[in-house]
Order: sequence, then structure tokens, then C-alpha cells
Amino acid sequence: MESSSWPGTLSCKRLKAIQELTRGQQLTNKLREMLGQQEKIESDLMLVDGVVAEILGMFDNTLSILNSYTFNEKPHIQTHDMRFQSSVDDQQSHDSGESEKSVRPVKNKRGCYKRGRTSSTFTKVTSTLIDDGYAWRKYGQKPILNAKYQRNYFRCTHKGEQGCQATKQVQKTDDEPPKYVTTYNGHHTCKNLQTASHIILDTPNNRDNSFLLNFETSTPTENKPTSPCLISMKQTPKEDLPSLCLENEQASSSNNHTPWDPLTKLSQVSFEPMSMILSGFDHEDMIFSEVFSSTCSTNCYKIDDMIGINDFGELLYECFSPTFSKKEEELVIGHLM
DNA sequence: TAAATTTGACCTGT
DNA sequence: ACAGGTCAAATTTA
Repeated sequence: MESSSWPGTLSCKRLKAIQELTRGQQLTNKLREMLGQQEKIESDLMLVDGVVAEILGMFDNTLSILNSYTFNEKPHIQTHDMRFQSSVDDQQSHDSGESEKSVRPVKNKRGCYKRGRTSSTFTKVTSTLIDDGYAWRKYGQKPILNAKYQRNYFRCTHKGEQGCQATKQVQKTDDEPPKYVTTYNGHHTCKNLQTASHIILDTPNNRDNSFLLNFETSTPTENKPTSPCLISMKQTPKEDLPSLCLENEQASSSNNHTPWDPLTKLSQVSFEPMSMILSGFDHEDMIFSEVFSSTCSTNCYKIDDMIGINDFGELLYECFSPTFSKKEEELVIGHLM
């Protein structure tokens, strides 16, 4: 358990958190400018996507920093945004010795693991397999009851070296055309975010290019309304690979072998658009719409609906004002700008 | 040869 | 008992 305290490691970590929040503020402003432009071409949308990814990474880093403090030692973070409060509460419960004892997997015992969703679990549905900039390693796949396709399990490649606990599950639905239900668990604590690396792994319809995030608690195998996906190209599939569609996976479920599995190919390139924003709070705590939709065809990013740009400044002040003077804060921010 | 994937075993929760 | 999630040895890939 992390035992760092505010007084002890305050300067360094606080500066880091401020730096992350400030960066997020800048990026959000940049995003607003980009969205203000009426004429959009696809390359612009890819840029927007990249900026969004950076903002999300900022949230992730900041929350990781803030969550690294033990709850009792933290100054009270009084924010009107309950999302952040729930993050603190959630962290507290996770840090309690007893609960940790009950869920900690026994080392070197196969199959012993902490079951159930972590605080930052959410599901999204896409029509394509796309990159979220993180490196994932596939660690399992299972046939799921009443599901035509097997569910694939991924964990962060840096779990071993950096202890990153982020995992995700990818389930192809029975829909026609099929959708990909990705359930993210936990958030990345690794420092290996490969920003601006977004990949089209499967684009049955390039016009169909928006994505939908679903924070409901329903199971991933349920059919969900979906919309197209916003994605961009990074690499091309191997020449003789069947275009990253899952026909072969389907065949594998009946033939008990998997000649080629695009979800495996996805292990290096997946998509985690909102995990950072949602890190540390349950979906039950969502105070905004249960469904976050970003449709590039209408350029309708709703980031502002979720956290106002001015909230960054408020957050900076509310997080650090108890022990950090406004003057000091301004000095730091000025230095960062 | 190291890294990634596959896959059956093992474990937990219901 | 069953379904789902994870482990880790075996296998494949780059």
C-alpha cells in the first residue's frame, strides 16, 4: 500500500499533478478551438482524436498521483463534481486493510485473483477494432454463454515491469454487422502511453466512424445501440490477412482452433478513450449522461458537457489551496505555461 | 532468442 | 454445478 503523505512528498507530487492538470487545461482549450472551426476534414478529426487522447492521459496521470496519497493524509478535496469525490471514496475503500486482505490474490496460486469490477470499469461499443495507444497483451479467451464469439482478455503489457493493473475484455457481438464490446477495468499507471497512435483494424464501413461509450452495468454480451467509430490509420495488416474481420474467429468457435484472430492482433492496439476521465469512480456515480457519444460525422464532441474547461482552474485551486498558496500556484503554473 | 499468443487448468462467485 | 476470469506452460512469431 502506498504510504506517501502530503507533507512528505507534497512538493514533487503536487507539482506533477498541477502540471498534468495544466496540460489538460491547455489541451481542452485547444480542442475547443479545433471544434470551433466549421470546416472539418478527416485529418482534422484525427488530430482532435489525438488531443482527446492526450487529455485523457492527463486525467489518468493526475488521478494516479492523487490516488497515491492515503486518504486520511489528504487535504479535503471539496469539489462540486461528485465524480472526483467518489474517486476519493472509492480509493479509501480499496485502501482499507481488511478489504484488501479479502481480495488480494494468493501469489503463485493459479486462478487466484481479485474478481469483479474495479472502480473504473466501463464498457464501450464500437463497430471497429481501434487503437487506444496502450500496449496490451492477450492473456486468455473464453467462450461465453449465448455468445457466438469468444471473449478475449487483455492486460497491460507493462503489468510486470510497472505493475499496471489495467485490463480489458473484447467481445464481438452477434450483431450484423458485428460490434466490438470492450470492457475496461482499472486505469493505466504505466508511463507508456503511445499517443497519437490510432489504428483502424477493421473498418467494414469507413463512413461508419463514430464511437459510443456505455457506462451501464449491463453485461458486455448484451446488444447495445451503437454508432460508428472515429479512428485513424497507423499500420496496415499483413498482405494475406483477411482484412481484420472476424470471420476466422467465428470459424474457430466451431472448429476449436483459431487460424487468425484480429483481436489478438489488437493486443498491441486497442482503444481506451475515456478510462482516465472515469478513473476512480463507479459508473453509478456518473452525474452526466450514462452514454457518452462522440460522432465525428457531426463533430459533436461533448467534452464540455462532462467537465467544463474552467473546471481545470477550479480543480487546481480546490485540490491544492489548503496547503499551497495561490501565489505559489501561480508561480508554478506560470512556469509550466 | 525474447516476446507474444494459445489454451487447458484452476479459482471464485452465483 | 456452472460461467466467467486468470494463470502459466507450451507454442508460435518476429
